[in-house]
Amino acid sequence: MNSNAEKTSDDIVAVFGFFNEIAIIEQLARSRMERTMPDGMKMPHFSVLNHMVRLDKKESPAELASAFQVARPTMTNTIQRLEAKGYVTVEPNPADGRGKLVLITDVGREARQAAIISLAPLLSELTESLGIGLFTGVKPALEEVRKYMDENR
Amino acid sequence: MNSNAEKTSDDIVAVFGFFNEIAIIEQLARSRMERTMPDGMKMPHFSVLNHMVRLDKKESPAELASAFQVARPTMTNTIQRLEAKGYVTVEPNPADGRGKLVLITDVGREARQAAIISLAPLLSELTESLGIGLFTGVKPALEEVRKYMDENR
DNA sequence: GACATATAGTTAGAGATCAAACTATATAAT
DNA sequence: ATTATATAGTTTGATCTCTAACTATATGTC
Repeated sequence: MNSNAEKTSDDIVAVFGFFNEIAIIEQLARSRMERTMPDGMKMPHFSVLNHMVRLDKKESPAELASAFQVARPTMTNTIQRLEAKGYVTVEPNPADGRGKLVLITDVGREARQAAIISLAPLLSELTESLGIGLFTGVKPALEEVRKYMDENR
Repeated sequence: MNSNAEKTSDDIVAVFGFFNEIAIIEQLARSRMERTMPDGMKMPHFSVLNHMVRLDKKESPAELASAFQVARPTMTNTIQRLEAKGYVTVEPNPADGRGKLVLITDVGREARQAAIISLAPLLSELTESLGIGLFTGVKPALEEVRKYMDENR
């Protein structure tokens, strides 16, 4: 009679379980990686350095905040800490008196490279123990969920 | 010649991409759910209430910290906030002078139920838009990764 | 051109999280 | 029994994160 209601309820439990699993993995992975990387490098810092190396251009704090889906003050904090370590430089945007432009330094590139090297053993161990297929296999599904949630925020 | 080295490097990139996707989904899901739940309920609070309803017994702060893989002071903080809202009671452990026991209250059960009800539309929408198979399909792989990282912490 | 609105970035205040250090009690070793 | 070690929980101090409020500059409207 209420099989539809039961089905919906089961689905909700399943989806919630999915997000729960996601949250636990995120916590374990981040904590492990942050313990591994040298010089107290944190994931947000590493992510931003990584992003700037890949794009290799000056970006505004607003663009960076948008790229990482974090609030503006969060990115202000991240940039200030990166700047304090000499990993980035911040200069005024000549085309917009309100804006700034952030640029990675050579020291920042070195710190990023050192972090990557430090993470390699950990990540290699994971693929060797669990098989790379486990990770590549779920990637499309994760991307689909991420894209949907990103668009329907 | 160095195809092994290249393969390893590719694997590392793939695994890192996997964790990156995980981190973004976690952030989007948590932020969305916390905006949805009433009375400023946060995920850690909801998770603990949920856990206590399912197990339905008194547990020590240490057991709860271990169950959620968080540091002890983190659980101290969570319990104190739940207690301040009247969602749990904390009493000394009669069998161990150092210990305490945490128990959910009726008010806590109601708050948990209200949170579940508030989340239902969001989670239903996800299954209807993306299909339940997307979530159930990746669950085993996620569990395997989680278990491995949990055991090799 | 003057005024209203929007945007860039920061500051202030809050909560979650962690590691390290601390107190109190329990257990083990001798 | 005394002493050493281990465990339960909290406090302290730090970082990351957010929302709300603020300053400064840009843009759009009249």
